Amino acid sequence: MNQELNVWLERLTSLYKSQMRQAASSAGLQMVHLEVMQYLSVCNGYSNTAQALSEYLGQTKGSISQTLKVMEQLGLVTKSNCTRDKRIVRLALTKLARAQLTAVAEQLVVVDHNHEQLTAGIRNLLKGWQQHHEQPGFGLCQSCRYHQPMDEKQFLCQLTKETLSTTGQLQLCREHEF
Amino acid sequence: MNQELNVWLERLTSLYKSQMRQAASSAGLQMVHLEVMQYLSVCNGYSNTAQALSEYLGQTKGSISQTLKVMEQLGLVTKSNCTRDKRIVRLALTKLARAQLTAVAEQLVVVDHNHEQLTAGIRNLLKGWQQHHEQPGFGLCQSCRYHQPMDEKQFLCQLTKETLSTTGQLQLCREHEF
DNA sequence: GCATAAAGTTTAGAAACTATACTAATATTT
DNA sequence: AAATATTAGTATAGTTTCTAAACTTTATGC
Repeated sequence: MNQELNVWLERLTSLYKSQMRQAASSAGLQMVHLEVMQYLSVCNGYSNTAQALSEYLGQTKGSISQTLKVMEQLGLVTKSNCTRDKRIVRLALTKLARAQLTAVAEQLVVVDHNHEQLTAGIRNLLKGWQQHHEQPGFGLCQSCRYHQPMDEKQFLCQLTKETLSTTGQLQLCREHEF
Repeated sequence: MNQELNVWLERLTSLYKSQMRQAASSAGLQMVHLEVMQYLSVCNGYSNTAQALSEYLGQTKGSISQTLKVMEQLGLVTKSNCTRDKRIVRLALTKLARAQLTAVAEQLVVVDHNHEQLTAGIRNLLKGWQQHHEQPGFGLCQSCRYHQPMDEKQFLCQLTKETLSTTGQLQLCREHEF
């Protein structure tokens, strides 16, 4: 990897982590709780599970399971059994969690006048990265190989054969493939 | 902050963290050890201390102190007392640590054909971020307000009033200010 | 000189992470 | 149709890290 890029990536992640840690502690939360909440706030209906969280955060299932147990007790997350597949437990954020999250997001404000270029750059970096490491999904429907447009309001997911609303396009999907 | 940018930043940091965790465990190390090593490999002579590490990683001094104690026992880090200021303990990586680090870096290879633009974008983002949060330094001499060029091989640091070699310009400085 | 700040260490307790073993439901193979 | 393998999730024990608070030592400011 380009060496300077590596340094800045390192600094970016450190700073992000550091800010998150601060935000978490000022809200009386743990880092992981914030990470889980942030993920659940941007993932789609296929991806709101403990297993997906485990893959996204790179931690073991057991660890995630424990974290979720605590978060449920804190009133941040609710669990509900999936009727189609009885192994699966679907996760959802409570109102409290969403409120906490927006409070934290306000602390993370960054002034940057060149959003679009940077966003495109990072998206591209991630694409190469995930392909190189054969990492599972976590992208947006728009860029997915299974995405088939229908009209302005709907599109077809060729993987699940389901018709989805375009409003869900801005959510991360676990099954995403470039 | 731009919402999509936020999502990608989140994903980028998660993926980076996840990869680091994997790399660390495959080398028989802890995450923190890797983070410390990576920092020490890119920081300059003003910034190789426990305090700087604490600020960079956003952890308490005590935690860093403990981590360094372990790393010294593992033969990854050496400590030496600073003669000018007897409170300060200067840190250095051992050959072993550098070898481990390059082994890990090889695992982190990313294919990206647009380095320069992305690098510039991230640098800019960090600039805005650090200024907004009044975070301490951690930038390169080139972009520092205290940087005063002399000739091709040397420059003056107006903060410390020292003449420095340009070869150190690619190292992170704790005192950096835009 | 005296108070204050800065760099580090130490300790105790809380929290998270890993590894392993386990249950239950679904897919796949034979 | 039955056996096997895979996937989702939980539970437990042990290790490690992290924080917070109290403390030393050295340097700086008034």
